[in-house]
Amino acid sequence: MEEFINCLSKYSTLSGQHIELITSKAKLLNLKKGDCFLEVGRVAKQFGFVMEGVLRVCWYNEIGEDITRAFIPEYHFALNVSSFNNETPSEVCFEAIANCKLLVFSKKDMAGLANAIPGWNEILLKITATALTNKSKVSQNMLTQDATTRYLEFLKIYPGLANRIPLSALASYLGIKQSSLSRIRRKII
Amino acid sequence: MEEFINCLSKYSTLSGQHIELITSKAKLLNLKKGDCFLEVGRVAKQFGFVMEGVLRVCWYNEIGEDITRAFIPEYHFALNVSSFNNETPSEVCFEAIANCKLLVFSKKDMAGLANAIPGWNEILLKITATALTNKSKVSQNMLTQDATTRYLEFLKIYPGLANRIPLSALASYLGIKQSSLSRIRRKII
DNA sequence: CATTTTTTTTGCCATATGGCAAAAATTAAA
DNA sequence: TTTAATTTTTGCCATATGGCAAAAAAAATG
Repeated sequence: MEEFINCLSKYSTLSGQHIELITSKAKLLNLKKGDCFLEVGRVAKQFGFVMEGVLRVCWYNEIGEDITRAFIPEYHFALNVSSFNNETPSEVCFEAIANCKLLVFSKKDMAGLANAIPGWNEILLKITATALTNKSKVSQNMLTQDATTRYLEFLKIYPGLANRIPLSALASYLGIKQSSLSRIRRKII
Repeated sequence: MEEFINCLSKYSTLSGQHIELITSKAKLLNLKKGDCFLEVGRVAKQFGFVMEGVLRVCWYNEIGEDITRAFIPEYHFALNVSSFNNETPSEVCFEAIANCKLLVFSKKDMAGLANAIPGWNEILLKITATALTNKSKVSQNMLTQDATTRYLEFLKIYPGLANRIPLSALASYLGIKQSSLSRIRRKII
């Protein structure tokens, strides 16, 4: 819980009272490895925050390949922002790669917080804006740099994560074939 | 102006009164080819919307190459969301590729609209959320598909734009060298 | 343990894109 | 126009990554 409050506090100061309110609304959700937090075609009903485990955001491309678009490890938001806010069906799936514990808030909970906490929506906007800028930057790097550099960067940004996820998922996230990633790893060691 | 209201209306219904208010706040900004709407290191002070011309979002990478991260043609928002909302220095530059006319709103204007129009912040959140999801999707495609496919997709998404921008900017946007893009174009014709 | 099943690594060769530099074409300037 | 400056195309060869399939290793199962 503390970690969640920390993440929010980066964007605005929260009073003790507000923190209590937020805490009181949070529910704990357990996911087993392989479970989905959000399925393709569904509208996201919950705002999530990973306390334990890892999710991956994925989908099937035109030729049926399972592609990982993002990993969500501990202390990161698990949220399809456009599906949650615009109530549109999700094009991606949020799948637990390992057993997970999430803090979750329903839409109603979030509406309640928006009413009770002035500036709550601004916090959400700031978080989303930051995510967008970050995504732009990362995707730029992915496009510009070669696969080895992308892999090394991944190791740096998500220390230890590479050992907890299947090679195939990491390869598709990096935009290369699994066999190429395998060769890159060999080259590096 | 109408086009701007249309863009907003996709996310929420606006009353005639609100539309008038929005219209009354908008200022027109002219940029000459080469001018910057936002410079690297500056905090974004204005929310923009392109009425005429094209901007490109760009930066210099570690080895000094000028890289284009995005193009912003007519009827699109010109905004570094994280810089504007979080008041952080921009890492990118918004440069006019051609003479441009923008609608602009200051931070004060935007705050005024947020006070006067219930749900204004939700609109901004929805726009940002949509942009994030869209960016994720596009960047996924950029990573997964080969350069020829990316180029063809660019032509489809931004009809006519390719003829209005320098080849070098388009190549860096697509993540390839200008010479490669030149060869791809030849192959296609 | 022994046996399946799944995941990862390798080999061999094909293809896409890069690097560099010069030529050609286009655009701007005098 | 003619000349100069800028942008785009090409040639030649190097390197990175892909495709496919088999081997090896690791993990799951009985």
